[in-house]
Amino acid sequence: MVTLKQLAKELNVSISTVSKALNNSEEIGEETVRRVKELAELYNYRPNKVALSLKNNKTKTIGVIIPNILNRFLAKVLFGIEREAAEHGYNIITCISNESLQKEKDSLQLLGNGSVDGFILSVAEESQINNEVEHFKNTIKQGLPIVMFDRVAHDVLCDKVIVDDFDATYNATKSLIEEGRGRIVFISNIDDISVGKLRERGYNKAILETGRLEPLVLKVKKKDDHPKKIKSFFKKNNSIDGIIAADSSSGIIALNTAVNFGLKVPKDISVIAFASKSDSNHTLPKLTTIRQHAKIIGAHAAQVLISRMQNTLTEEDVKTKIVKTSLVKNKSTL
Amino acid sequence: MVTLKQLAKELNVSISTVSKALNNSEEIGEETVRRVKELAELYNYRPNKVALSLKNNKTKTIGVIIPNILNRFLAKVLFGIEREAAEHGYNIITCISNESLQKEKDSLQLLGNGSVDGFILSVAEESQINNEVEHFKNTIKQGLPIVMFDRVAHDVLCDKVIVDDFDATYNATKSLIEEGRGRIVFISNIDDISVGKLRERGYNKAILETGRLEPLVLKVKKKDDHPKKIKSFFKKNNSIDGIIAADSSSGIIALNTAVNFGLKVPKDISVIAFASKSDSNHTLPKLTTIRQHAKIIGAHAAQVLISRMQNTLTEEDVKTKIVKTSLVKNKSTL
DNA sequence: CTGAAAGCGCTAACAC
DNA sequence: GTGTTAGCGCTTTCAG
Repeated sequence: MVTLKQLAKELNVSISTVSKALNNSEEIGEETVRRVKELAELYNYRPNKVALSLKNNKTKTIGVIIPNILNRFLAKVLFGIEREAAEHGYNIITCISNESLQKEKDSLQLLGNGSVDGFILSVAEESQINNEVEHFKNTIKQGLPIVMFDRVAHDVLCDKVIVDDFDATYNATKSLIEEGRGRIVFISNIDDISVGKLRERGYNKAILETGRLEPLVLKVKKKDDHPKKIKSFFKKNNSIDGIIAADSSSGIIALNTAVNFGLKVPKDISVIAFASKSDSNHTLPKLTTIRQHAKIIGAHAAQVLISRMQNTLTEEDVKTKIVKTSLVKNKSTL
Repeated sequence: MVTLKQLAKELNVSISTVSKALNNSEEIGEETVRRVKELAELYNYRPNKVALSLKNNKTKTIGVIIPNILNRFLAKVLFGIEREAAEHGYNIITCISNESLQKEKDSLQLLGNGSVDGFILSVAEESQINNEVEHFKNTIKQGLPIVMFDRVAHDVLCDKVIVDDFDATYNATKSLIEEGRGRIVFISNIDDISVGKLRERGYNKAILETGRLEPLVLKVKKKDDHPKKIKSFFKKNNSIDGIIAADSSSGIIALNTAVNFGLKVPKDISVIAFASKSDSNHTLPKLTTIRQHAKIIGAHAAQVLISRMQNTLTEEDVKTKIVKTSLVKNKSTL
C-alpha cells in the first residue's frame, strides 16, 4: 500500500501538503492539488484504515455476535445488518457464539479492545439459561453500545429489536381455533430460549381462553431424532387437527409426517410455523408461515446502533422496537 | 479503555516500563512488575488492537466475502472459517457480495486498505458469468493473499479449496443407473455458477457412458416458482424414475412432488441431492444426500490462508485442495 | 500557499 | 532497572 509519505517524497512536498490536497483543503494551490491527485490516482492510494481508526478513535466497524449462523432466521438478520451497515460505510466483524456463554464473553472482550465501535447481538442459549448478563453490562459501562435483537436480556439497559412472538403465536393459534380445530398441538425445538417460551405462552393463552381446549405441547431436543420423535407423537395422539410450530424445521417435519400418515392437509389438519418463504416451498401443500421479517430486524438494529454510536441519541432513552410478524396464509391452512 | 499512558501516570513510571512489565520483559524489577500488573488487572487493561495493528502492520483479521449468506452451504463454510480463525486468534470481517460483481469489487477495495491481512472468498455469480477476475489479481498484486473456495476463478493464481463436484455427481448418477433407473433427470437452480456446470457435466458423463440413456435436464431460474416448475416438468415426463439435484432445494421439492404424484419413493423413483443433514430430515422418506463437508472446507481455507499470511508457505506453490464429498444413503434411494 | 510538529496507543532500540 | 525516543500512517493546529 502506498502511503502519504511515499507520495510526498516523490512529489517533493511535505506529508501534510499531500494530506490536505487529497482532502480538498482550501489551503493548497490548485496546481499542487492536481499533481498530488494525479499521483495518488496512479498509485491507487487509499488512506490506511487502521491509521484512521487510531487517529479518530473510531473504527467504523460493528461487532456482530450471532449464536448460530446455520439458523436461517439469524443468518437473514445478519444479512440485513450487513447491508444496512455497508450503506452507512460500516464494516461488520462477525463472531459466532455457538450458543456458548464463554464464547460470547470472549468475543465481547476480544472485540471490545478497540476493534469495534459497538455491538449487535442475539443472546446465546447458554447465557439465557444461566441468566448471565454481567458481561453485557461491563461492555456497556466501557462505553461500547449494544443493540440486542430477538433473544434479548431484559435486565440489561440497552436498545433492543424484537418480534411480537407472544401476539403472533396467540393470533396464529386463534386462527386455527376459528377454523374449527379442536386438538391443536404446539411443537418446538427452541424451548430453552426466550422467544421459544414467549411463543408457547401465546399458544397457551389462546387455547385456555376458549375454556374448553387443552394445551398439548411437544418439545423436541437438539439431540433427538426429530422426524422420529414427531412421528411417534402423532401415533400416540391421532386426533390432532392443528399444529403450531415454533420453528421452521418442526413445522416442515410435522407437515410431511401428517401427509405420510394419510392425513389431508388442510382438510384434516392445519399447520402453521414460524418460517421463511423458502421454507414454505419445501412442503406440499405450501406451508402457512409466520414471517419474522428478519432482514428488517437486522436493518433496524444496525440503524439504531449507528445512531447511538454517532451520539444522535441521548444517553438515556433506550428503545425497544417491536417488528411485527405477518401471518402468510398458504395451503396448509383452511 | 485504559491506556498505558494512564497506568504510567498513576504509577509514576514511564510508559515503556509499563509496556515491558506487562510483556514480562526481563529488564523490569520484580516489584515493579507486580505493581504494574496489579493496576492493569484492576483497570482491566487490554492493549488497543488498532494501535497494535498499526505498529505491526498486521491486523490479525481475515476478510471473508460470501456471495449469499442464506445459502446453507455457504453459511456452513463461514461457520468453519470463523471457528478455525478464532482458534488461531484471528477475527473475520464478513462482507456479503449478494452475487454482485460490483459489491465484490467494493469489498475487496474497502477491506484492502489495511483492514485485513488476507481474504477468503467464493466468487459471485455475476463475476463468474462475466468471467471477471482483474479485481482478484489486483488484490493479490497488492500483497494480500486470497484463498478461494467452492466457486473459484481458475485463471487466478491463488490457493483454492474445492469440492469434487464432477466426480460426486458422476458417481451419484452411476449409482442410480446401477439401481436400474433408466430415466434419470438432472435438476438444478445453480446453472449459472461454476459448480453447477461441473455437476451437470458429471451427470452427463455417467448418462452418456451407458450408450443407451439420454440426458434429461431441468434448469430452474431464480425468478421461477420452483414447486410449480418442477410439478409441470413431472407432468410432461411421467416416466422419470431417478432424480439428481444439484442443490438441496430442488431435491426437496422434487421428492415432495414425486410423493404428491402418488409415486412411491424409493420403489418407483430414487432421489439424490447435494444437501446437508438437516435437509435430509425435511423429506419423507429421508433424502439421500451428497454431503460437501462445508465446515471442513471452511476450516481448511482458513488454515491455508493463515499459513500463507505467516509466510510459512513459499510464494509460488499455490495449492488446490479437493475436499471429497460423501454420498450418504438414506431412504430416498434403493 | 506550504511545512513542521504533535498526537492517537503501542513497541523496541538505545541511552542512562 | 528504568526512561527517552522514534516510528507505524494519518490529521490538524500552528508557524512561516
